[in-house]
Amino acid sequence: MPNDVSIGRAAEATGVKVPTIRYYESVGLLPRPPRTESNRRLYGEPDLARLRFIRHARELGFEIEAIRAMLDLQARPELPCAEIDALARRHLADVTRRISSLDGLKRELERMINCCRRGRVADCRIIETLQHHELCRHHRPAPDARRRPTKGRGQRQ
Amino acid sequence: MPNDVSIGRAAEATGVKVPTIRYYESVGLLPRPPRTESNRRLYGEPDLARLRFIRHARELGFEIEAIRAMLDLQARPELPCAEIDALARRHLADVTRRISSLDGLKRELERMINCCRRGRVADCRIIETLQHHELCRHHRPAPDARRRPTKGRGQRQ
DNA sequence: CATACATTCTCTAGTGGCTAGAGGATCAAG
DNA sequence: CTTGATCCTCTAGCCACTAGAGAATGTATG
Repeated sequence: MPNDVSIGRAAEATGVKVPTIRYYESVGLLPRPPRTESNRRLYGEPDLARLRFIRHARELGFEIEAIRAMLDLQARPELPCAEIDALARRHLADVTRRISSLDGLKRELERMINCCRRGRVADCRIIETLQHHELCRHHRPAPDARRRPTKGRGQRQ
Repeated sequence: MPNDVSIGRAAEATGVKVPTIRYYESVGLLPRPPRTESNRRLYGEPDLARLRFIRHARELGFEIEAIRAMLDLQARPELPCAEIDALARRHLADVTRRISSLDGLKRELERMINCCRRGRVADCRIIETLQHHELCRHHRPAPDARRRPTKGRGQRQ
């Protein structure tokens, strides 16, 4: 395996798509690599390792900023890893919250589907269920309370 | 309760934020309401019901386009509801997939955290785990296969 | 060597589902 | 009459990419 590879080979080797590699460079997650005399990027093994790290962390749902923090910490191996540990724990808590939320959702969807008599739209219980919030598991909103904290967005899986 | 309410009252009554109501109007999910002579929107009970429907469906993770489809179907109550049923079933399958994916992720995060000896970064197993893909549950990529279907993004919960 | 096709470059714009802010008009209460 | 809340439109920003244009190189084949 060659020491310096093109962006296409790097994409192949790491599973990160070519435009995404360039995107990571543009947001400073990946250092600007040296170029050939015809201006093409050349990546070495450390870059590939960094890309694999980023990809894996993204697959695990870590945000770009969290990955940036981990990469910064990684560059200072003499520091204690409490921060990374805390990051992972926060993320785990978030994942757990999302799972339980999805579980409730799944149950409600199943109930909706079971209620559907496969008749006409006029009798469809799914639509009815979606119209009347009080039929479902969500707690009723207090008259002045603001629900939907609008947090925890933008992550996949 | 008044028959025609301002956008702020509508937001209060439905739990959909004011800018979000305007956004829904801009993308055609909500019809353009009549206005006062000073150009302010006036919503009636059917609009509020529609907004509650949209909000609930969004909370359940349905995409805007799916909601649009349901609202269109809702307007033709003589049609069979097979489409809505299929929509809900597809969505349920998606939710189930996301849950199992998150479950795997949760297990890996727990393992990572358990491996962290809370020592120095140099010895942090979390970073190590994230660097070496072969340590984790994901199947190894075939040399020419494209993983990460990049589908199922953009939904909350 | 010529040609064809693949890869790469930079740049801009689009995605979804909102959210934030500017700058101005209007309303309700004291 | 003044203050502050609410409303209007419009534009831009968010995240993490993805898609496409248009041009320049690289590689494989005849």
